[in-house]
Amino acid sequence: MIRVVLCDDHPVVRAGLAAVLDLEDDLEVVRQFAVANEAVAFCAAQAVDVVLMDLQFGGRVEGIGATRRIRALPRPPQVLVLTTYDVESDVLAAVDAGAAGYLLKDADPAALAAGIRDAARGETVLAPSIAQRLVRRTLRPDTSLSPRELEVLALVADGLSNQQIGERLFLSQATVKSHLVHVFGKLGVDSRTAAVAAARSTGMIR
Amino acid sequence: MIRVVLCDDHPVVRAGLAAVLDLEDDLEVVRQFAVANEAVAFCAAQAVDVVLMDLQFGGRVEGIGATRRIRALPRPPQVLVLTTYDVESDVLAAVDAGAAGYLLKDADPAALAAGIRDAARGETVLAPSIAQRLVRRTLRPDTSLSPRELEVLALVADGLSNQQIGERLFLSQATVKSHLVHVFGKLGVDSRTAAVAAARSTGMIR
DNA sequence: CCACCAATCAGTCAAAAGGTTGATTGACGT
DNA sequence: ACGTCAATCAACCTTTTGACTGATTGGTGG
Repeated sequence: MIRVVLCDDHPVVRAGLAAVLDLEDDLEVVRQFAVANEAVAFCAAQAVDVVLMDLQFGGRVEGIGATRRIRALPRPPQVLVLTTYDVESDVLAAVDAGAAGYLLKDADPAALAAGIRDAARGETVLAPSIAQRLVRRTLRPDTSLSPRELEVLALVADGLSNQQIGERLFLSQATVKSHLVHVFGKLGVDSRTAAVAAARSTGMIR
Repeated sequence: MIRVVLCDDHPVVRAGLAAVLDLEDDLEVVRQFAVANEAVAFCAAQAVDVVLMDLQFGGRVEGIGATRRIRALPRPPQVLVLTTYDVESDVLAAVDAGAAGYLLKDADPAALAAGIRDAARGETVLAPSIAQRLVRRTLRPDTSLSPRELEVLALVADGLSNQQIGERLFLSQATVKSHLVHVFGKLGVDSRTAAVAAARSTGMIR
């Protein structure tokens, strides 16, 4: 029996996942959490095989941090990130944080259950659309931004200043600037707006 | 008994909604659909009180069209749009198509059930965050940019500096800045990147 | 162990961007 | 004829951004 913990701030999604997974004989949803921190605490105290983790919690992407903390536990459960959209920066950040995989919420129940079983065995499981993009990405090592650089760039695209980005990511402006300088170099531009335009045209950011 | 039809391409979301709504004594989920067209056909043949309609179906926003066709039926059911993100243009389009309301998927079950009952009575129901933004919006009557302002903004979105924009449009930087200051005021932002983000989110620029 | 690199931050400097005020011109409608 | 407004520009000033230099930490791979 694979012991599964759900972590998602949408009550509807939690109920849906639980309903879908309860149909599987070998999967058991032992607990559900709406707050990432509580899930981390639970995993520290109980034996859990797989955590289904949402990335966005009311706008904030605290799922990444929670994933990192879960993977830092002794005998950590596998973390399977489950989100609505496949933003590239989020995928890389999640994998970097130790996630075993990354699935989209529009996966059908069978694929979801299969993904959980794969993750429980320690295999890496990625949604097909994500796997395809990762492959294309690795073939182009030159323009590849680091996870952090992409994260910063995405916030620039949302119109945030360096100061605001620093606050959002708990960084100094110096570090934000540093990341942006590297981004500019890799993309061959010399301003934030040009970087956003370039990244958008190549599909790096939506 | 309020007869409810679910229409969402996410199996998980459908299951979650059904599970949540089944707990309400006065609500009955009579059918679920993954495809908008099938839901329209069902509503044409059966008595339905409220349709919970997702907007995005695998990237496409066919929910708007389905809402319009449902509302064009004789004795049409109320349509309650249920989506993940509150994109302003989607809200306006949904209301224009005849939707009775617009809720976010992170609504808690009680609010969801209440919204369905309100919609069944023919009342307009909006998620609080959406209502708030609509009010702010109507208080700011001057969101329309002049042709020249739009032209400048489009070049900003392409990553050009004020100097480059001036050269392109045969203007001095002073004039470019002047246009941008007006754009910032109308959009309620204070930087070029934020202006681009805002204009993009409302569909002013591609 | 060492090289390399991502990520973090500091300090300094020059350039770009943004805020404010004020002015001129030419349409457009009443 | 008059007011209104888009469009144009100038001058001044503050804030933000970007360029450069350099340093530390932690992890990965040979």
